[in-house]
Amino acid sequence: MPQLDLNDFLPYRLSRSAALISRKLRAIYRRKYGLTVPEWRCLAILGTEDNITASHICQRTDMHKTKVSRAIQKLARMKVVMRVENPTDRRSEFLSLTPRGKTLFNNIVPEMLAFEARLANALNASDINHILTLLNRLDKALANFKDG
Amino acid sequence: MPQLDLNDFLPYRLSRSAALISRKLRAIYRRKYGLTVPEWRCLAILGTEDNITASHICQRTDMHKTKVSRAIQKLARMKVVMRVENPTDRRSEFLSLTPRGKTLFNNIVPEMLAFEARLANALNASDINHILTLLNRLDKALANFKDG
DNA sequence: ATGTGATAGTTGTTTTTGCAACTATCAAGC
DNA sequence: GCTTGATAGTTGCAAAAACAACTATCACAT
Repeated sequence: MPQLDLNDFLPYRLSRSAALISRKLRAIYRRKYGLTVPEWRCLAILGTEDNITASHICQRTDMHKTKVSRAIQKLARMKVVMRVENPTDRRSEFLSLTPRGKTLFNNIVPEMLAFEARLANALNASDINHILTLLNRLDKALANFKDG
Repeated sequence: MPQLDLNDFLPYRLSRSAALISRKLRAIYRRKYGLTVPEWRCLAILGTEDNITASHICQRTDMHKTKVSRAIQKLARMKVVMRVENPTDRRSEFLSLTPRGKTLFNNIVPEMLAFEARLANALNASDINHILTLLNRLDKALANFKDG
């Protein structure tokens, strides 16, 4: 008889931990800045990489293009993101943060880093890097799986 | 100037990997058995623990009670889960799998284990256990965080 | 130039989710 | 017994997600 213990089942444990940590964090950018997760992610990418396309954000964040599309729409309405025509491919636009967007980004980042610092404090110092390394390996392994 | 690289930011990486692995798996129990993630989780718990309450499933899976409630409702409609009155507390019911539910469970488990085996194969043998250990530590650390 | 297939992004629709409010029951003190 | 506060589970509603279908543009072969 095959055995399955959900607590030792990686997909479950991973999504459980991810949901847990995400719940804690979400409160920060949601209540204080009115951002959803996809919006914060776009902001985070645009805060470090400038003049990129929406599809580039998709690649970097692994979010579906509809999610990114609507996130950017809202950020644009908030005057946080600006779009500039891409002359070499008029299907896409180059995205970047407005000054207001940069301010927003610079306000949020320290809070995120503070959270991470608390986390690093609560764990063994090297655990976080360790998890990141293993997640990297996991992602690479999964990339080779044929899609369901 | 504070720096934030999303790729080294644990909450992001965690949810990215979780989404990735979950997408791969979901296809199995969704397309073949018509189950959602919460439904599969309830099934998985009930496959190993019998005569438990919904709130017990909440504790074990960290899912919100509304999620569990609706999942159990559907599983009951599918004649996969049966409810038995709890004489000592009539607010709750004892849940267990029907024979049909047990069959379903026994069909899905090998597929989940096969998936895990492929994963174990793609990674270093001990990586999975390693991740599980670290996630445990992470969950414990997060449990002490005040909610946002 | 033109047709074909791919790609960038958007929109519409249906499912899920999350949250708050609700019912019913319980437990404990008075 | 009756109040009060907590707990188990459900429901309604609004926000968010998934999925498919769509427009517009591009790249490239004919």
